[in-house]
Amino acid sequence: MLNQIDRVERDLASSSYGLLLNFLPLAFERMEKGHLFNGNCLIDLNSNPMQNPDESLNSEFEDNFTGHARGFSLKDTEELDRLISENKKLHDMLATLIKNQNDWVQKQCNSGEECSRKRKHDDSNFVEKKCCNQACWEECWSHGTPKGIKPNASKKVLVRVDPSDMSLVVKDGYQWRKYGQKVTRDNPSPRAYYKCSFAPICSVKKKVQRSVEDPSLLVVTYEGKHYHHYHHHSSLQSETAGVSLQARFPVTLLRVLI
DNA sequence: CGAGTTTGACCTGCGC
DNA sequence: GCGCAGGTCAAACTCG
Repeated sequence: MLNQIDRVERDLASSSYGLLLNFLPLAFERMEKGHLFNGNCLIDLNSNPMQNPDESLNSEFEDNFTGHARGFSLKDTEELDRLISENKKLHDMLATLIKNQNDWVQKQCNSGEECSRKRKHDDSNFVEKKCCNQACWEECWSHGTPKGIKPNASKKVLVRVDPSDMSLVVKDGYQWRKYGQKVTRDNPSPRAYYKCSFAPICSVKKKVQRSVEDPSLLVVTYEGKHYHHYHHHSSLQSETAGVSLQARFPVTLLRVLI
């Protein structure tokens, strides 16, 4: 399944028209809402604000596309037709992808596979969580913290960035103040330490470090939970277990390990 | 001038 | 107690 997602992502990336990327979040928001939670989930941070999140995927998709098309002055109408066709094709791929995933999730649930939580490595605060369906997800994380797990548990997020971009900045919707940077033993890339700008009222911290295995990935570890809203207005706002994501990335997909 | 970043010093926990 | 590594502090610096 992740291979399929990667393929769609690759196809989108290879598209010469960045505006097409605006539609992927519509599908990924569905995933975030539970359609695709089975351990790893993908969240896109590229999108524009969700206007009508309750509408069907199809209508959202088309409305957004035509909306962008109106503001996008293409002289060549054939090119626009080609874009629409390409867009439709990608939409169909995503629809199939979501359907397959739902089928798979249903199959896993029917087979009696338990939703699971487990600790990872020796870090007692780090939590890797798996939910088999949307109901489980919402039940477990309804208050921003999974039941039975410490409120200050860490949430680890992988952010895909341009490998040539050496900055350790992750725009996740909140405003952060960097208070330190350190080179750790197991990673030649420095680790940056951030506090929420609302500190000391909000004690959320995050650490950002480039992945050793894949330099195009930033490993972001959030600690604590925000007790306030975003610092920036509007935009797609998704609260995932205290890890808040806002759709303002250039071209980035996230894998959230919760 | 204020807010944010940099960076060396300092603190703390842990293993030996 | 000592050394190491991760985390934090805070003065200096940068930038808009």
